[in-house]
Order: sequence, then structure tokens, then C-alpha cells
Amino acid sequence: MTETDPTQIKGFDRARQAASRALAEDYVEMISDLAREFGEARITDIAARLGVAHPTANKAVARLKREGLAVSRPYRGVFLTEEGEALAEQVRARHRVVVALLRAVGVPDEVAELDAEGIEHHVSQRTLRAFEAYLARSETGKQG
Amino acid sequence: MTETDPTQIKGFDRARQAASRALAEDYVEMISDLAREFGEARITDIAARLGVAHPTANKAVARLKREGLAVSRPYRGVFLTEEGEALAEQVRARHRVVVALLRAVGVPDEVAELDAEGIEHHVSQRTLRAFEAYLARSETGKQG
DNA sequence: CGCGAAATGTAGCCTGGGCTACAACTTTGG
DNA sequence: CCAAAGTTGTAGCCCAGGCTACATTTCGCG
Ligand SMILES: [Mn+2]
Ligand SMILES: [Mn+2]
Ligand SMILES: [Mn+2]
Ligand SMILES: [Mn+2]
Repeated sequence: MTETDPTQIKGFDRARQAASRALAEDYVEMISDLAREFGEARITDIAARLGVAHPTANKAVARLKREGLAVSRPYRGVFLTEEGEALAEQVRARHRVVVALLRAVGVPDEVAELDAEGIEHHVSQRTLRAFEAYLARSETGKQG
Repeated sequence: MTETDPTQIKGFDRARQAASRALAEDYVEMISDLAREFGEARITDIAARLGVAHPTANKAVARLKREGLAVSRPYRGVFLTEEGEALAEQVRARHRVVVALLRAVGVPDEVAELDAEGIEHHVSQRTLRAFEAYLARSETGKQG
């Protein structure tokens, strides 16, 4: 082969890393949501909302604990650490911006919500800022 | 828990499915690229461009063959089936549209290319059409 | 031609993220 | 207050997608 484009490799690498962080991001956001609604996040509820079997949620929570994002005692609810809560807040904000951007460029609401769940994890800081700037511009220039 | 929003579950499910298709999509596109450039795709080149070790590429190609997307004989290059080529073409087109959309809303070129590699796999048909429509509109209304 | 280098293949390891089946604990209502 | 129902945990399976180490085959050149 001739040369190997380093940007392309970097793109694949970033996509892989993002994919490996995606699960933790969705769990943390979900735990935070449930904590707001019910005061605590229970394994059954986490599993139900994510659409997985409860042992799957259990394993995932074990990973979060290992990574310092959550804490829990046996047979009790799951709670986020400060670090986990900070991540949740960031993930929640990004989710909203991604949905808003999709809608702003003409994606139907329902579809925007569905696609955003996957897209969000691959949106970098730089891209997120660009989305925010775009949304600010199109809000301002609106004829409503 | 009270009710469980079916749209939310569907979003997570779609994201999981997209993630599981992402690898095949990137490999098929890459094999197609290499076939155009060199007439055939060799394992070493596929691995180098995707930034993985060659046995990883080898296993992935075995999966593509199992799924009817590619064919190859031992120690020879890899070739796409008609189905594989059709997928490659579709994936290539979507990649271009996603990059163009990102740039159109103000994401810097280099960042757009990097983020698109992950985002593309989560862009549904509906969203893709919305992107295309948006790009057509903004092309038309441009002052260039 | 034949030999060393390069490419490809294979074996076997790890982790993540799904699942089912079953065990253990907690909650609850009769 | 205690048994049944519900919830959580554990064991053990599967597959994907990474890796390294090593075996095999093909290629290219002296
Ligand atoms: Mn998500
Ligand atoms: Mn989300
Ligand atoms: Mn990609
Ligand atoms: Mn791509």
C-alpha cells in the first residue's frame, strides 16, 4: 500500500472509543433521571427503561461502581457519585442539544429522539459547541 | 415504577442495533475503497487503514463472508459480493452526507470527518433524507 | 531457483454486553 | 407475622471485537 491517512485511522479509533463509553453514559443518565423521579434508581427500573434483562443492568452497574461512577449496597438502590452525577449532567445536556440540532435541520421530532440516542455518543466537544452556536443563530434569526 | 416510555426503549434498542452493524459497514466501505484503488483489498491494508491488528481484520472479514457480504480464497485478496458492494455504496454516500451536514452547520472540516465516522452508523433513512433536503436548501440559498 | 521477507492464517487469551435459570433476600397483604 | 410475590444477585452460557504469539504460505530478488 502507499500512504495511510492518519486522520482516517484517528476517526475509526475515536468511533471505537466512543462506542465503548456509550453504555456507561446511557446508564449514568438513566440513573440520574430515576433518582430525580423517585429519589433512587432501582435495578429493575433501570433494566426496564433501557430495555434489557435485569442481570444485564446488574453487570453494567457493577462496572459503573468499579469505575467510580456509582455506589450501591446489596439489595438496595443505586446512587451516583459526584463524578457520576457530573457525567450524567453533561450527557443529558448533550442529548438535548443533539435532539435540538436534528430538529432544527428538519428531522421529525420522533425520529430525532430515536437517532439522537446513538448519535450523541459520537459528538465531540468541538462539534457540540458548533451545534450550540448554530442553534443560537437560528433561534435569533427566526421569524416567530 | 409508573409507565415506561416505549419511544425511549426503542431509541436504546436502535442504538444497540446500529452499533452492532457499524463494524461491518466500515469494513465493507474500506474494502470497496481499496478495490477501487488497487483492484483488490488485502488483509494487511484493511488492518492498517482501520488501525487494528491483522488478525482482527481477518476475523472481521470471516464474519463478512459468513454474512454473504464478501468472498475470498486463502492467502488471496478480499472481494465484495453484489450485496456487499451495494452496502458499501450506500455507506459511502451516507458518510459524505453526514460530513457535509456537519460542515454546513459550522463544524470544522477536520472535526467533521472524525466525528462522522461514528455518527454515520446511527443516522436513519429518515434523518439522512432530512440532511439531504437541508443541504439542498442551503446550497440554493447560498451567496456564492 | 531458492531463500528470506512479507503476508496471511490460526490458536488462544481478554473484556464487554447480551441472555436464561436459579438462588437469596425484602416487601407486602391477608 | 409470615408466606407469596417481587426484587436483586449469581452462575454460566454466547458472540463480537480487540490483542499477541506462532505457523504457514506466498512473493520477490539475488
Ligand atoms: Mn444514548
Ligand atoms: Mn441519551
Ligand atoms: Mn464509520
Ligand atoms: Mn465511514
